[in-house]
Amino acid sequence: MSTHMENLYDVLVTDTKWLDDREARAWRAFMAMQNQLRRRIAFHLQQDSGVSETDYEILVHLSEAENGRMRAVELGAATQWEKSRLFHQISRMSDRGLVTKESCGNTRKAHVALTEKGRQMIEAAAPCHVGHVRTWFVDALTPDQLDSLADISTAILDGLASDTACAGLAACAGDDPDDDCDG
Amino acid sequence: MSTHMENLYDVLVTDTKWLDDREARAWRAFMAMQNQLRRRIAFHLQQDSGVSETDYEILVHLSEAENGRMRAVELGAATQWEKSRLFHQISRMSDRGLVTKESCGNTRKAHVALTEKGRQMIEAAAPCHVGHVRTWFVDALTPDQLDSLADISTAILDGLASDTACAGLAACAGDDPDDDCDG
DNA sequence: CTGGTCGAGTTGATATGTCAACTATACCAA
DNA sequence: TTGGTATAGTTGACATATCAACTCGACCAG
Repeated sequence: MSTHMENLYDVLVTDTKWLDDREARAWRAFMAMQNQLRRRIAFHLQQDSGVSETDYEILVHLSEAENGRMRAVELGAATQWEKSRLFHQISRMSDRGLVTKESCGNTRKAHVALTEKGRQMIEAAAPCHVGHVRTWFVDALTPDQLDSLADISTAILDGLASDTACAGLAACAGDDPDDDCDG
Repeated sequence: MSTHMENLYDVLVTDTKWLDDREARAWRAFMAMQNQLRRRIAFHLQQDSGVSETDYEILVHLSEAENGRMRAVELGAATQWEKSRLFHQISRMSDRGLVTKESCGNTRKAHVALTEKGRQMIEAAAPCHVGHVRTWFVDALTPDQLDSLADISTAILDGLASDTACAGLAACAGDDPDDDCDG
């Protein structure tokens, strides 16, 4: 085995740039915080208003849309979910009477609309959810930290967006509102 | 309806302290970042080394333990998972030959141990995972931002921990190492 | 020793998420 | 028009997460 081969071996197998203490501390704390914060907020949202985190996300987008109504593909773009996850979620919510699925004449466009019950659910859940976010997120941080976290988040998002090598990581795209069906 | 009643009504129904622009910006950016970062890293980890995010978490803890072996309850404490999630995950990994479940004589203690295959998996996956964390997390931030995020994370974690009103939000506790079975 | 409680471990039912395949429309180009 | 491609929508199989109930050893009080 030549010196050349040993160098190649080093490069391929042992030359990983591991995280130093500062980096590892940030990463581990961040991951732990993320997990626990999500779980806490989701748990209490469910307890207090009977709405899951995923229900809530759908309901929020619909309630902010005109007439509480959106095309499926727009919902997909807003949530960044895979289309089949969205489909199953909408089906379940439809079964529970929170939304309705409306297809549009002979075109293929699928619309999703809030029902009266769905609107009542989101209007009851929203103050509750905002309260939790305030308690465990906003109030835990100084105003400076809050701004700093927003900047950090957008920096990471920019990095993710600028990376093109991600075929296979699908989420609904959602251009083309192009909404001709009634109103 | 008296003025008194109207005030009460206001307090109960309309007096939610909604998020202002700064707060909403931070919260939304944070949530979006969280979702996308996790998804990206998990996706590429799976692609490059055939290990899911959850597999990885179990394997890391085991590989850092003495002899690649831990009590189930310790693993639960380390991961902060519910015990039945942990059980199912371990069962699946055991089916795939990554770990073994070892019960301890006639005592009730359950141990989980890395197999040779499991160790190979984690040793192949770790450099890959660290690379992704570096690319999309560490390198996207300045050193100051990294420290700031660590502080922010611990501040939020402290707030969560100091809140006692969370019966029902179960995760494995894990005191009492008390480990007498072989070694 | 006896009984009682506690918590680790296990189990299966159910809810949710992911994946690949498929259908049908929209759209473009020849 | 025709054909081809892209994408929205749908479906079912499978993987994973959550929940409630159960088993059984550990431990303590009497």
